[in-house]
Amino acid sequence: MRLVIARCRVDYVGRLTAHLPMATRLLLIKADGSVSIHADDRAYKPLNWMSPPCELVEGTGADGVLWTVTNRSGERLLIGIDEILHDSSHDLGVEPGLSKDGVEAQLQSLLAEQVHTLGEGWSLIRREYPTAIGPVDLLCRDTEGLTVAIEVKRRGDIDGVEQLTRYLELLNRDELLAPVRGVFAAQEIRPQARTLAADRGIECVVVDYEALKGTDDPESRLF
Amino acid sequence: MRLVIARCRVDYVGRLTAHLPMATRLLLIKADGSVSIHADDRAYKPLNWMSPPCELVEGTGADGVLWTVTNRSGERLLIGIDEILHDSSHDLGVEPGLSKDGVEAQLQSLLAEQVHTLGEGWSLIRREYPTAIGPVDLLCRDTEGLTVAIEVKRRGDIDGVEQLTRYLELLNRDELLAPVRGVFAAQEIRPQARTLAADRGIECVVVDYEALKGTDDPESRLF
DNA sequence: CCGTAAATGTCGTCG
DNA sequence: CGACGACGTTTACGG
Repeated sequence: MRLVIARCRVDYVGRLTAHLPMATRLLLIKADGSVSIHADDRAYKPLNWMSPPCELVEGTGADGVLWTVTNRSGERLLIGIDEILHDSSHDLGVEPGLSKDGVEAQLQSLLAEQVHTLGEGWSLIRREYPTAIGPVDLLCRDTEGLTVAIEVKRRGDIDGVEQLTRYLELLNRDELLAPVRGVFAAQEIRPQARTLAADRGIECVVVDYEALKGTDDPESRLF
Repeated sequence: MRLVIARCRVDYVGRLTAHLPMATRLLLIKADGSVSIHADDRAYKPLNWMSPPCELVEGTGADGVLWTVTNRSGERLLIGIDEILHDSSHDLGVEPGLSKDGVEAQLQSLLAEQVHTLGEGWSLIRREYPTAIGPVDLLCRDTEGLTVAIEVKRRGDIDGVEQLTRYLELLNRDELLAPVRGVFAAQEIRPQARTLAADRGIECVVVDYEALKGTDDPESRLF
């Protein structure tokens, strides 16, 4: 990883064109080949960047030092350097990697194992049930043999209700499945999503991730 | 802006929980208060971060140096530091700011000027036709005097079809306009969006940005 | 490699 | 402050 603090101006020509006038910025060059140009704000997002795979060529033009970064799509990042104030390289070694907990995939997995928390006596038909417009998170059968489509979200927003609505529309055309009703399951459901769901006849269920995880815990299973 | 290269381990507790075992990484502390932890890959995205507004407290715990970053939502980023390999601060001064030249606004403008590329003999009623739920990109009249609502996107995704569907629902309630049909125009239309559009009776048109621009080009207008 | 959905999305703008 | 849409979205995952 190379860290450069430099007075520079930048032009990006690619999916859009963008320009940065001369100023002092951080140029971050990573081992994966990516280049990003940071100001002292905007959280972690750079002003400009080039994602890997790409190539950085340090050249000298009429106006002085010019770095040219290109990728295979022909996008270009041109960095004209006026003055370098700092330049250091560092070997970071191997990154062991990030472990995450609490994402939608886990929630879906836990609910698949414990569909009874959504409805008494329900059984799982399958996870990621395929349709023409994408997979339904969970497809279940209730005690009366009726089909239930379940959309799982970490945070239940209006988009999720729309998504489930589309699935229901399609599934209800399948004579073998119809009538199919919908359940919107999330750790938190926004009021607007709840309203829309009610309007569409979709049931909302707030799920307790910690409780599901607790029940799923191997320790607990012993009892 | 402060740049620290350090052997560290990190825990994030917030919208999810995440953990990074001990390794060497870049800690980037910006003047806006943000903290981000970068490995030597993943383009510009950090492994972990805290967006401003937040507060960084450098403390010493039982296990050595511990940096605690918190925000107002109670999210926490805990950075345990084993060894600092580099630590430098830099005054970047004022950032003049980025200027962008967008594509999708121009696409709409070009199509407004050249609605005939969407349908033979069509005429523009108006751009940004207002409705209760937002403006329709383009409203046109075809050769038979029927109304056409057009949604313009750079990339045609399923969301755009949903958006147009909502407009059509509203516009068709207006007796003076109804019946209104829909056209989904984009440089690229995703298969899923295409399927949904077909299902909704919405026509898809792939537009050639370069060709439109070429036709619009002042040089070309001379002839 | 393409297509799709998730994301600690982030970042504007507009009520 | 919250919603709504755009983003050079990026990123991970599955066929």
